[in-house]
Amino acid sequence: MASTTTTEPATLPSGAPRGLPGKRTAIMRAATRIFIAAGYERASLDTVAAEAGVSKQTIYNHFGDKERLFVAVVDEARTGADRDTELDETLLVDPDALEQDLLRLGRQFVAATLDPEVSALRRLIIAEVAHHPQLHRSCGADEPQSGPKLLGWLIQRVAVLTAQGVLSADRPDRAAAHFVSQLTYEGQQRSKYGTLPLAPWEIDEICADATDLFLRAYRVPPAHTRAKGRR
Amino acid sequence: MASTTTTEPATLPSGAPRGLPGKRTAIMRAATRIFIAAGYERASLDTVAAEAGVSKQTIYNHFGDKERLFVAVVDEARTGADRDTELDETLLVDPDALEQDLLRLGRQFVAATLDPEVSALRRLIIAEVAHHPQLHRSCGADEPQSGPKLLGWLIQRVAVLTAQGVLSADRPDRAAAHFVSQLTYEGQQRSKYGTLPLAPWEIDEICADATDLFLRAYRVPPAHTRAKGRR
Amino acid sequence: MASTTTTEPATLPSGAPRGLPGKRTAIMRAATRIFIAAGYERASLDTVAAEAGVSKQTIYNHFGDKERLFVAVVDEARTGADRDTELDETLLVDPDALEQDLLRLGRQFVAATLDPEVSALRRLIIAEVAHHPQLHRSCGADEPQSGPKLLGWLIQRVAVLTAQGVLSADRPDRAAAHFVSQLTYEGQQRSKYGTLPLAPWEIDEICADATDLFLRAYRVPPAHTRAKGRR
Amino acid sequence: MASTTTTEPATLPSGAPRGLPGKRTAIMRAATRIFIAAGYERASLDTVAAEAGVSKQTIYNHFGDKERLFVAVVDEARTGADRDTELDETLLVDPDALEQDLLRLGRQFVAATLDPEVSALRRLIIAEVAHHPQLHRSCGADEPQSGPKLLGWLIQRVAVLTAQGVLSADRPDRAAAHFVSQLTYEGQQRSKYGTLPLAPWEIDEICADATDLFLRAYRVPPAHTRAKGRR
DNA sequence: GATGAATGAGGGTTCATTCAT
DNA sequence: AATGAATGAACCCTCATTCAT
Repeated sequence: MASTTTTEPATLPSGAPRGLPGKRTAIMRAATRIFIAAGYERASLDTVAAEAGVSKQTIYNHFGDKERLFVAVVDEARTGADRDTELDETLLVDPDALEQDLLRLGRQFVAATLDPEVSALRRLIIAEVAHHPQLHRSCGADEPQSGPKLLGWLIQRVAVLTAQGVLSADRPDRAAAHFVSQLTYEGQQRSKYGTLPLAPWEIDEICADATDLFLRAYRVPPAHTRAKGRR
Repeated sequence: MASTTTTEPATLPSGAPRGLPGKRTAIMRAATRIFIAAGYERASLDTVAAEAGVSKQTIYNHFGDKERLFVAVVDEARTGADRDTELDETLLVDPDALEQDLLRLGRQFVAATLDPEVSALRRLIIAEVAHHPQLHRSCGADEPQSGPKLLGWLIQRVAVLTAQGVLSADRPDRAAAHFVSQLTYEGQQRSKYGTLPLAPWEIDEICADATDLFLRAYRVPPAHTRAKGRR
Repeated sequence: MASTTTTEPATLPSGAPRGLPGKRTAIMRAATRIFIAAGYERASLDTVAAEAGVSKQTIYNHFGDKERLFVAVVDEARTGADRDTELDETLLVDPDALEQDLLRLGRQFVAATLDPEVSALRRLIIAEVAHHPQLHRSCGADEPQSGPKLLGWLIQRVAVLTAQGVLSADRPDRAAAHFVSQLTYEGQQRSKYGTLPLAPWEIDEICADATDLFLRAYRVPPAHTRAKGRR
Repeated sequence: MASTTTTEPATLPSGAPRGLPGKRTAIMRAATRIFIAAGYERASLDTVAAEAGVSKQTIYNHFGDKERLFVAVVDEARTGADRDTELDETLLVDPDALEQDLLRLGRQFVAATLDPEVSALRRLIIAEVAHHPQLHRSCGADEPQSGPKLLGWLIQRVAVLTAQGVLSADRPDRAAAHFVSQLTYEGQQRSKYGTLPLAPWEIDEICADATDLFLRAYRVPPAHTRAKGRR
């Protein structure tokens, strides 16, 4: 990643695996930007080559054809996004701050999920999944930002809170999914799949709504009934 | 609509649709099929013209250009879908069949929403909304199948059941939306936005899950059994 | 010409020759404007029809095809231009004002010849004469503005001045042509065939140059001052 | 230039023009011929490609678009024409052969200027100058055949003859231009801008006329009146 | 005579892909 | 491995022209 746009990597470390790895990275970067901006069909490999500063044939040497380049781009974006997902480990640890923490978690999640680039990538995948079967693995539950990392952490927190008697989620995975899906769905619908920016108050509304649903469904009623729990 | 695809209207009955309307309808049908099958960019107006049995220029006479034809197709599909949505008025009337009715309603809804054509149309809209601003009105909350008609009816039922003391939805619109969004989201994710068929058991699982969430959040616990909890 | 753009010539005088002569005129006007602005090939009959406020087929009914419409336009423009040429009969009558009158005549002529519309028409004819043989009669010596009317008058004046002993043009037709051709040629070259406007000083220069040439060649030197030369 | 149109450069000598230059030249040649024959709009790049023996896209790789190809063709034709202009240095050196030399020079000049290809190119430039501003530099005084080369030489000869007392051109540039413009104008008008061939007697007439005008205006009266001169 | 709808041909331009170096 | 040049197919769109009313 250091010298991705270098046109003349004259003296690269002899340990480099093959050829010019910088070129490959440059192509990936350019392709990602252009596929996201234009869509699969509208994206032109001429443009990608120009933006990457390489010859068009170099793209073919590295990736074979447009479709494989596209799949590579999507795969990398997906794994990269999950890798880059940052967890706020301070949330959902204090039972008394449950509602506030859910709201804050929701806001972080919605913001990440509506990031223009992330949204564009999601639309791109949805657009092309029917035409490129290899995209199936990148489409759906494991998609960026709601990826295994964050979801896994959330499931675990729900389980802990349930064990603590604060929540009553007999199936923490489903409870966590309910929260996330409510946030995601509303965010996508309201922002037209990320093409319209949402005002802060709209994001707050979405989060409040999802939190309300989640707490209605899973919070152990406080005060005198706590001891009995729902189950 | 009777004989729209007639290629040879040589001796047509005087009552038959002639000239304009017939051709226009034929073009819309062909365009719908091809846009849905191929996507916006991959769809060729030559193909549309051939399939509609008209000259390419006729398409331009009627719609101006490819983009406007596309928007017309999407608009028609959207309004048509909502118009054709059938309501099962027998559901959600009997408080004792609440769970069963939610499951049945869910199954109908998921089936409608995962219909291949409906799904393809949804993917198409998501794919192109960023490139054709006119699609914004067809994208999102009012989309086919979760259109105003069904959702409005559901909201009203939730309100009635709340008034009857069966549910406790102080905001029936949100409660209804929660049910629908859970069904939709899970259906989309699991079927990869409608590109993978779901087995009946998967649909059942989705419906059971959404129903469980809804009832957890909104069912008024039977008074004397509160202490025992559900299930 | 009164009501050429009338779309509804409801009550036209019963003496009108055929049909709707207003339509024909409207078509001619629109076609003239568009052919001149765009050139023959770039001009579209759709545009002409729209601008004339008639159906495209009406153009075909009146003129047969694009080429005949074009020829009609050019013919009309040519004869119209010659008809509209205005002569300044006060010029070239006073032998003592010979130089001044030539300058003034030149300025009038150059201005007329460089009129944007006239220039565009000339370019149009030159452009198309090789492709439409019927244009030969509109191309060349008889072209607008240097048309028979003005040239004939000039020839006659030169003859009279020669008879008066002021000029020595044994062939008045050639002498007149020399003056006109010098003005025309320089005007065309400098203005790039009428596509660049000429500054007044440039026009003056052209006229002074042509007048100088003409007088050098044709003025009878005042008898007793011959030895001194001009100027 | 030897083997520019070679379609199969399979085993060409190592010194032969390969790849780029050959194709480019072939395209230019074909384009020149077709633009001249058909005009800008009527010329089809398909035809050019076919005639040049290259793919259509190759034209785009080399020239970008039709307009730039056109401008390149015109530029090349213009510079090429001036480069190829041949001067007859034996003319206008002998004061006693002045009239004969002017007639001969005129004939050469008129013949060159009415060459079908040169004329067609001129019409093409005039036709398109309003639509392609880049043509301005190729339109007008510097146009082919009356280009700087010949005109410069003529001016110099007129200056020399004036110094010799044979002519009285205080402004040799203007005197030369007068001769040339008279020839050009008459040639263009009579031949309908080169679309009608002129009979030899017509060319002679034009030359005699221009020579007569030039000598009337600029010859120092011979014999006993020479000393007095016009100036 | 006038219209609106329809046609078939064709044009410029762009694309993904390959060949020769 | 990398390049520049070249390809052939396709696409959107426009045009002059005709048919049916």
